[in-house]
Amino acid sequence: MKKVILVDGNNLLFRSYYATAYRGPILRNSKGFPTNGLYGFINMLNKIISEEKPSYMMIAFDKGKTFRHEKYDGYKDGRRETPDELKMQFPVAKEIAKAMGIPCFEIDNYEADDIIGTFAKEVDLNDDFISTIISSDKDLLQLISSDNEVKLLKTNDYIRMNEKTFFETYGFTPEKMVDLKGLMGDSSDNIPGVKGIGEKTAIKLIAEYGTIENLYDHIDEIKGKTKEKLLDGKDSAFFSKEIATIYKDVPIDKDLTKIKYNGATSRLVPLMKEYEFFSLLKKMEIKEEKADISYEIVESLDIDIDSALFIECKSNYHDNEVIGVAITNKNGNFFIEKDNIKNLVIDSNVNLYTYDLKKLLVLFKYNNIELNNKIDDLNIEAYILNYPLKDDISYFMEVCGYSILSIEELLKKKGISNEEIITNLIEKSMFIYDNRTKYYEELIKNDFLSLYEDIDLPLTYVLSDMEYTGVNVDKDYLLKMGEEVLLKLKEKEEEIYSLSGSSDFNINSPKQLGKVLFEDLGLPYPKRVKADSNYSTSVDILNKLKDYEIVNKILEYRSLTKIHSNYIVGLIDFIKNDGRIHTIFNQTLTRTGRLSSMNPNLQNIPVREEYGRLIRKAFVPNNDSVIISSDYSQIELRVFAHMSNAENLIDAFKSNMDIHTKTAMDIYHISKDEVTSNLRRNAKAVNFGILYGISSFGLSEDLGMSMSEAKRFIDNYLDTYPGIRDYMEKLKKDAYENGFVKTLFGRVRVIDELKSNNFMIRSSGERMALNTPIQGTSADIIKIAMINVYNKLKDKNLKAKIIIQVHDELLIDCPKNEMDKVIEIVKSEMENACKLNVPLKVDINYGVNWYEAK
DNA sequence: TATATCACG
DNA sequence: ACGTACGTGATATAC
Repeated sequence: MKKVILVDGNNLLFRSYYATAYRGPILRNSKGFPTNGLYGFINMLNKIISEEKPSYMMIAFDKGKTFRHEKYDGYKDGRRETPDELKMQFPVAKEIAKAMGIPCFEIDNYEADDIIGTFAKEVDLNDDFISTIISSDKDLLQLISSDNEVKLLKTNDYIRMNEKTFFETYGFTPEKMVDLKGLMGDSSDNIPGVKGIGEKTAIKLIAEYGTIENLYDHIDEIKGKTKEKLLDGKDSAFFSKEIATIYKDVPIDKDLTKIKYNGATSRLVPLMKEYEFFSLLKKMEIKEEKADISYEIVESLDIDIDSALFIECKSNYHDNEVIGVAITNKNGNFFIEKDNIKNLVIDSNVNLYTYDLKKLLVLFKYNNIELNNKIDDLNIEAYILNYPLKDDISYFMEVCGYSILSIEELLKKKGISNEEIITNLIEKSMFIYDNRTKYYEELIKNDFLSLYEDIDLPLTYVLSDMEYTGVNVDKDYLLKMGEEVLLKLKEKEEEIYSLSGSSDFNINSPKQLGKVLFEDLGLPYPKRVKADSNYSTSVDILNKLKDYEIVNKILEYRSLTKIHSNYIVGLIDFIKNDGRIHTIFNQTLTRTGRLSSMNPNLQNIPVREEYGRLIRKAFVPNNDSVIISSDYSQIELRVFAHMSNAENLIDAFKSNMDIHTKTAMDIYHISKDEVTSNLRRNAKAVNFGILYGISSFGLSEDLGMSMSEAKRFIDNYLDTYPGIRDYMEKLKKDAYENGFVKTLFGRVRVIDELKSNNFMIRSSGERMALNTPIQGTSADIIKIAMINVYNKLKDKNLKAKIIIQVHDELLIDCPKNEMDKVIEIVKSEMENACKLNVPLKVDINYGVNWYEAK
């Protein structure tokens, strides 16, 4: 028996297009050609091929108006006009399908349905063949027979419908689908059906009478309203049945033996490249003839000309499992293995180029190699230039039109040879060498040079030192606290099970917990219930139900599990043999210019809740040293005051009072003594709101007031600080015009969301536009401060080390005998990192651990 | 692999 | 009228 796959090409492309189009800006290649539909389309075809392993296959497309509908001009009036951006993708979809080796069919005046119907009929007539029809359109279910099944696509999976499963679902045979449609109609296809007859009644009638013809022959057996409706809609019923019926005699060459699937043709590679589906191409394993890459494995190397260096290691680079270093220069390609990298002799006058300099520097430190060259980092250049970046160099190379595996993917493949690994590294160093000045020139052209040379590049050296140094952690303390947490956890667990009256559910499962709370125990859900969605059991929901004992216990349980899994077990796992934790700061990830920290994340160690805060006692200094914590006071609001140039707000800061108290005094026109904690809280909330791109809804949620109250409150704030309103309007206007926003130091964030047709997405874009200059400028400032602190400590030969950065705070591991000098340096360098219209203020504390440095 | 939750600024 | 605060990372469970 031969199996043939019949694909509804129109359906595939349509659903791929709309799956992403409503979210916002659609995917395009670098020439601006829309490719969002094509992406899903190709993905689906790949999936079909890998799941069905077809030897016969075809794909059908619509062409023009369908013959069977020609009597009915209103057909499809109910549908939206196909957007141009989707229309453009059809010819390409056909071209790609053909290049994938799948025969394509389209015939003037027929729809894809009809072509598939014609082939399905041929399958029925031919004893050697069976078929699987692929579409998400239920219309095609009428083609199900003993030889034809339908794979009905759902959002994330599919249902296979054959004669048996169809009957189980509908209670009648598949060819009666058209009778059903004749009665109930189909709004999406503009099939009218019989007015007043819905799905339920229609299914019942068809199950009983079989066809529309038979139904009207026995119309007298039917009583009441239904009979009236049927008689009124008789013409429409027959007409609807006719237009719902798929035509099965399209004049095409329907010889099944001719639609053999032979696999992808060589035409596919250039096509996929043209539309920039690099990741798909990689998955498709098309044998791509690569030019032979020659390189020399060397045991030592003198580098005395400009070169690209690319180092690679397995897993987390703090494990120092170096694979080797690939080097490319005008003499050729060289590879030096792990044990020999100490034999690299690098002339300090030559320019070096790499991708991810921080990794190179850290790994060289672990191997006792010091570099004093001018080194350019294509990763940082690309980040500043707003290229899309992910993971590592391989993604960026794909963006630039190369097809290459990441080291992770490469090592995952089994039976990979050493030679393949080396070739992979060499390809990367060749890429870096070939493009060594390209992005630097782009930096110059776009006015980013100072950002690169004065901030981000020097910062990489600071970060590499912080990571390499690591932070000393008291493992025994964590272990002891872990035991205590487990005991408390056990207690809470028992209390919760006892209060809930059952113990066969998992408290960590939001789904199970939601059911127990809001169904079994019948707690009132304090929010309108969204249909088809689970109950949320998040803190803001649970906080509204604090009258219930069990809810409090759950909140305590939650915070304890978090502490245990994230901060006890999680942190212990990252303590290396030197007793220290070496995080990785990602410098090229956030959209605003902030750093992020991972493996582990040291920027979200608990502080707000007292018990969680005890985790900070585990972060301890070296012997005879202290932890110094130095944090900017209200840096974002100060930056905002500067950028908006709102005089009253600037004065508020110059008054050197607590800013939220001062704000309360200003907006309520009251004296300091009259500011209650509640009024201060309100002022604080609106201050924060401003930073986030305020909305009356957000503020009302935060302060538990109505939206209109919140709106009045915001207006009042904006009247109190004149200049802010204009600043924000101007900022938004410029953002819409330019498509991006800038920080004070020229860092750019492109905001595509502003181009969205979707209100929600566009509003979100506006908030990003308002927030990014503030968050980004603050991030730039602390980066400058870090560089200056680092250099000053080095110049003065001090042993103190910056070890952690938490957005507005620096942690320093400082020998006790250096404390006075270090505090003076840190405070002064942070406060003078740049000159604003408001003073920058820094608070400094120290102690025997991070907890005490408060 | 995606979602819900929660830790931080 | 839409349904919302900005920026991250890690974990456990559900899919």
